[in-house]
Amino acid sequence: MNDNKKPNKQGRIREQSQEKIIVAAQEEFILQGYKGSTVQSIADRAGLPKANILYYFKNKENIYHAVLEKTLNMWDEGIGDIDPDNGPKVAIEKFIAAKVKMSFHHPSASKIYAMEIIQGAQHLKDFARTYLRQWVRAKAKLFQQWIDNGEMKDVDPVSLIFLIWSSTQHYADFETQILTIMNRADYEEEDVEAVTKFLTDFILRGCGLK
Amino acid sequence: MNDNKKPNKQGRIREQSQEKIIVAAQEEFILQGYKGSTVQSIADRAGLPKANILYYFKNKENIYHAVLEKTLNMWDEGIGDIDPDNGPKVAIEKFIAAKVKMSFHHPSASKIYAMEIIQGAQHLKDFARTYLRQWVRAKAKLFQQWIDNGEMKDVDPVSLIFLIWSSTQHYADFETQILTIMNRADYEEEDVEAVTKFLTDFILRGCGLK
DNA sequence: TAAATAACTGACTATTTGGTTGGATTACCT
DNA sequence: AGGTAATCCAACCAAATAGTCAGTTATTTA
Repeated sequence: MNDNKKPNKQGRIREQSQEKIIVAAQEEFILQGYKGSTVQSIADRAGLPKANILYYFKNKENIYHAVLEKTLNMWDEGIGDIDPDNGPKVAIEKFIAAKVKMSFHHPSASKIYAMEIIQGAQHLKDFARTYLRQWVRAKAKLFQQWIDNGEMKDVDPVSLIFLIWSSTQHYADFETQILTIMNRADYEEEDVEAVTKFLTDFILRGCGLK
Repeated sequence: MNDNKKPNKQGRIREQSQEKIIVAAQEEFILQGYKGSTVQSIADRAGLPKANILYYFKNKENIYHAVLEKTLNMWDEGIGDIDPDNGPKVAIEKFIAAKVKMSFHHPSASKIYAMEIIQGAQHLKDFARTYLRQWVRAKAKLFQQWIDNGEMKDVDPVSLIFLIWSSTQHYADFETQILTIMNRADYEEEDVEAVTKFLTDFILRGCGLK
């Protein structure tokens, strides 16, 4: 994700190994689930001996926590806070574009997150209860102001947020299904544009902004 | 799910037990994943001794297959085939209503399905490649005809289908997150109506049908 | 009611797996 | 170069778990 320009001192190897492990673990957790991923399988995928994995992460659960943390960081970097300054049209356009980009470029993050939520958000209860709830309320308020000002149609802001989330994340979480249905091996860059355009047009129209 | 009016003969107990086991297993698989669900935990949830579970299902994988099969049956019962006779507006209305109803009334089915797909559809590859792909193509064709006839706006039919799927299923798969954000304990019947209304209005508008 | 069949269950086993340990090896600094 | 701390790793162990089995109880049928 980042670089390799860290001071050539202690800790460099540590960071590299941890990163390798997290990436391997993420893939493994998606494919096999938490319990189904063995420390050995993560080690194999990372190209390290098992004991080495446990040397960098005290135990399996810590690996999972590290994966989750990385996922959440990516989440709120990539989500690109809704921009309140240029009216609802620009805000929605930017938001959709950011989320679609995330879904196509980092589907793994979205998948890990989705699995957590489906399984009852056992590790993310606090995140949802505090951070997420506040986020949604703040953004809903923003939309409501635009509605009250007559700048967009009167739609329920919270439902709108859910719709944007779901329709964009779908391309990450259900990647396999979508590719199978379209009889394709991989997404291509033009898919990102096409989907962004479709969703932007469609949703803006739904909001009475087009 | 169904009844207890089966002939009072051999096989009745078998059916009841199997049903109990499948329901328990479904819940367990959602919460703990396949590998994380132990036969013992399924047994406890079903209120039966472990050996009894293995008596009705040869092994754990068979239990999972039974759960998946039940899920798929529910899927194509509940999806309510798109009705081609009354134009796009009615078709979309009915389709959305059916899917929202499914999501709120049978979230477990949707969750099991979602987990399978996220994990790479390892048991559903064939289903997607044959059944699902044909379904989407047939429905897309239908929408395209309506578009060609000028009965609805020119939007990409496949993208539209994905949007309807994702926005409706979201309420099942992300149940936990939605409830947490809205600070609620459970869905209520009026939520079904509200969501149906929101999505129907919004999507019809997106299709230029309102 | 008696035989036959289905349902049930506790106890056991082979295997898998998370985690430990202790010592070898390598990287880093002065 | 030499010393020190970080890294690496094979072998090991205890706990957990899927599946078996042999024997018991309940139900159906003739």
